Amino acid sequence: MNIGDASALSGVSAKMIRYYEQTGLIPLAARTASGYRNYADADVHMLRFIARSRDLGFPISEITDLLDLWRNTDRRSADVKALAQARIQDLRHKITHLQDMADTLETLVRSCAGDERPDCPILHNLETEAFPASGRRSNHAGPHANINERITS
Amino acid sequence: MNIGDASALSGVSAKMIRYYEQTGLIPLAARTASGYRNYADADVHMLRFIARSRDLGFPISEITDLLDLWRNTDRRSADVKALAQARIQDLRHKITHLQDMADTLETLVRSCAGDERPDCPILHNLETEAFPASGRRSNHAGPHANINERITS
DNA sequence: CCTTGACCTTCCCATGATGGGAAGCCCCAT
DNA sequence: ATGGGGCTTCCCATCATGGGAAGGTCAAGG
Repeated sequence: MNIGDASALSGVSAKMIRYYEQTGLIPLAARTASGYRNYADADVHMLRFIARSRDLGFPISEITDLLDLWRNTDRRSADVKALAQARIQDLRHKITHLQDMADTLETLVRSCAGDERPDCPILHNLETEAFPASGRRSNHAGPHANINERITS
Repeated sequence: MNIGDASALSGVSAKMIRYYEQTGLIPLAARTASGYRNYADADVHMLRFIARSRDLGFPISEITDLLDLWRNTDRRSADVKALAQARIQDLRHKITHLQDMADTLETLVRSCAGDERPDCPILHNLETEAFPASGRRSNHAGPHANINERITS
C-alpha cells in the first residue's frame, strides 16, 4: 500500500504522515525497491490511532506517550487514565480562559448602542482598561510552556 | 521615550512592537538621530489598546479594523459592536469544540479502571473509533481559515 | 576623557501542525 | 512508448512569539 492509500484509509494527509515519520512520532516506513513508502494494515491502524488522539486534543508529545502505552502490553491502565485526565484539565483551563474572554466581550457588547453614532463603550474599554502589570509577560515557565498553545478548532 | 519604556508602559514586548511595526499594524515609529525608535504617550496608548484587544482574543487582522475604528471619529458604533459579536461567536465555537473533546474524554476516563492491569477502554476507543470519512480533511475554506487558530491561554 | 554596562539596532532562527509548490523519478494503462 | 497521476525530496509560508548574535549608542562614574 502506497502513502496515498494509507492516507485515505487513516484520515491523515500524506504530508503529515511524512512529517510524523520525520519527527520520530512513527517509525521509518518500509520502502519499495524504487523508494516508495510501503504501508501495511497495522500502519494504517496506528495512523488512525494518532488521528483520533489528535482529534481529542492531545498534543504530539502526549500522543508519543499514548503510542508507547498502546504498544506496551505490560502497561498500567492507570497511566493511560492519568494522561487523559491531564488532557481534560488542560481543556478545562482553555475553556475557562475563552469563557472569560467571551463574558467580558458580552458585557461590553450589551453596553454598546450599536447605532450610527461613534460613541462606543467597547472602544472606550479597550482604550482605558489597564493591563495587569504584575508580570503578565514575565513568562517564568519558559517559551511555549503555557502561552501560545494551539487548539484545533 | 525608547522602545524599552514603551514596552514596560504598554505591556507589549519590544520584540512585538517591532513586529507590529514591520507588519503594518502600527505606523513606522519616529526615530532619533542615531536610529533609536522614539515613542510618545499616544503611542503607548495605542500599544495598550492593542494589548487589551489581543487579550480579549482578537486576531491581528481584526485589531487592524479596531484600530481604524478607534482612530475614525466618524465611525458607527454598530461596526464596533459587530466586530465584537463576531469575536464572541468565534469564541463560542471554540468553546463548544473544546467542550466536546473534554466530554468525550470524561466519558472514557470514567470507563477506565485506572489500576495495574493493562486493559483500558481509552486505548480501545482511540484504536477503533473511526474517523469521520465525510471530508473532515476537505478543508474547503482554505488553509488557516478555521483550523489552526491560536488561543492565548 | 574614557570605560563600562545597559540599551538599542538589524538579521537570522525556532516554535507546532499544517499546506503549497517545484523538480524530478516511477508505475500502470492505453 | 507515452501520458498522466502518484511518489520522492526540498524549500517556503503560516501566526505570534521569543532567542540570540553582531554591532552601534548612550549615560554614569572614575
